[in-house]
Amino acid sequence: MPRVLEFLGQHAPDVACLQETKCDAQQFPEAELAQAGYRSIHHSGGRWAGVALLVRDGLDVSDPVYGLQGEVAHDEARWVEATIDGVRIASVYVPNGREVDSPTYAEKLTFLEAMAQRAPQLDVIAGDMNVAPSDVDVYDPSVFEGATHVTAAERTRLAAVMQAGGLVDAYRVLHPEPEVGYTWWDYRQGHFHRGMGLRIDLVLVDAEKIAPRLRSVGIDRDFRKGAKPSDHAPLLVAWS
DNA sequence: ATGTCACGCATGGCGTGA
Repeated sequence: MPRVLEFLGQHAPDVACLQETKCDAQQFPEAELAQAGYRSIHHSGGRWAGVALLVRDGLDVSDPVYGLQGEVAHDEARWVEATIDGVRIASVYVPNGREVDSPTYAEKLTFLEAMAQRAPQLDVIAGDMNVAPSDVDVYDPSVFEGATHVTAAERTRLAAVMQAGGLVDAYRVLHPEPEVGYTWWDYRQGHFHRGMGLRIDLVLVDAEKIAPRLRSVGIDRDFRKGAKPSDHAPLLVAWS
């Protein structure tokens, strides 16, 4: 929470899409966030996962939906969406998948397929996709041979989400390959300070409604530093 | 080097899920 409040104070976003809130519904710090000027729309699943939309006071919020039609486990709390000032936006935490022969990998592919079914209803899908779209988004592809996050099956399904929804990868609109924009670094082995990251957190935006209005897309690496950082850094997206 | 992190459990370390 100290880092979240620091983030809200520093960047004053209209909307913050959170993943891995890791608390049950009763524990979600609605009051503390309200004190900071943000309304919470959250789907909380207890010890793991959990997603939320934090909306700055004064913006209109309607039609929240908790969970994703077709996902394997609603209780895992990996998807929440709402309409905010006319923009339909989802915060998502795609299952990690662990290993390609594990049940959670199959669950991950199913989740991505369910996202593609839902994508046409969304203007923005933001969150931890747990998929690196391209080898440029991986510090060393040879390390990930045979691993999750980079398989053709995952990348094909992520591309299908964008195709189905008419969405584009906001970071890549303003920062084409081969520019590197990692959003996650393992806590171990000093990966962050050695530049060993992945770009697995994406903001997908409607190609016609939003992409032409993009003003800036960037990653605030400072939030991966300091006291008790997340292992992810926030991706900041602004449009006019 | 699986070298980090946080948490629940019934501790004083181990399993879990990143």
